[in-house]
Amino acid sequence: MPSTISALEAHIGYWMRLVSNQVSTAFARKLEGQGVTVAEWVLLREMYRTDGRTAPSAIASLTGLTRGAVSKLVEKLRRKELVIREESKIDRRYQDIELTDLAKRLIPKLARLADLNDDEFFSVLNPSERQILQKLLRKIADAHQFRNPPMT
Amino acid sequence: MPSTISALEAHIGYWMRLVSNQVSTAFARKLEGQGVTVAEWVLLREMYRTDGRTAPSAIASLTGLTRGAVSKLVEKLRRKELVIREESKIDRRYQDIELTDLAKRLIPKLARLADLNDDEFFSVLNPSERQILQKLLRKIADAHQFRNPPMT
DNA sequence: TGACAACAGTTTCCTTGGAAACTAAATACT
DNA sequence: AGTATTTAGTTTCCAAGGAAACTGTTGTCA
Repeated sequence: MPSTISALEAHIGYWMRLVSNQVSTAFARKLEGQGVTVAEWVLLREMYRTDGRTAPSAIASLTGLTRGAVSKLVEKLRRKELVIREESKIDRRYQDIELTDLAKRLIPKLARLADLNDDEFFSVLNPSERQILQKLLRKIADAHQFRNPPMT
Repeated sequence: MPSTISALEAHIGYWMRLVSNQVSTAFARKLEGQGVTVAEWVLLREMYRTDGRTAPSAIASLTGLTRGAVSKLVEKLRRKELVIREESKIDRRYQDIELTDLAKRLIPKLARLADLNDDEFFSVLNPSERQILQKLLRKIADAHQFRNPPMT
């Protein structure tokens, strides 16, 4: 019976997903308190990083989300007054999405929650273990050429 | 100004989700070839492990899915002729979900795909690295008392 | 210039799974 | 025994995001 199939717990992928999901859902809960979803945070952070105007299509390729998903997320952020949309003057197919001042004040707070969340879960490892873990994960990501995080 | 928020790549959680998502979606693609989704596989595997009849509520608590989700998944498996439902004789609130012979033949194949998938991603690490990685992940899971994988 | 290809963003449709209301059955309590 | 509570499973509603069709704009090339 179960001897013919290997135990679930033998798979590294199992442990990875277990931990990853818990970390993500805990973070989602923290963001919820600020009225923001994880996907929205990803957009905000990416826009903050590129520092200013960003086209939705650029966000899509940076995050791995589809253009359709980005379109909906931008609309939600707009309704929350975290971004403004502007049609590009140069090429009217494009939009410039710009962070509002509200967003610029909010993002550092959210970033602190991200730091806090990471700490909360990984501080059970000592610094050298943390470093090893990160190094191993990066090695896997590099070897397989993972580019952008599929957000789902 | 991005100096005020820490780099995304500094978070272990980021790398974890990146790797975890890729592993999961690659696995989903492999299962797709067999006409099964990841969630369905999780149910099948759990039922195989408990070897025989399993009540939906038991599956729910083993997998971390809600009873509603399990109800829908069981119905899909039934339509694929992988399980049969029977009302329990003892307590008519319960159901006995039983694997069909078709399922019993399929599950080892799916298990091989799971092995294959794990190998595909983690074979870039040497055996001792793999062991370390797994140990670190388990340490985190233990420390936080993760029980069942939230499946989403 | 005029037709057509390429591209950005939007919208529609579909699937997934959680939350919570709902049904039916069993149990507890008086 | 009879009502209230608990429990198993189902159903409905909702949000999220991918796929793909659709609109509008720009670029290409004959």
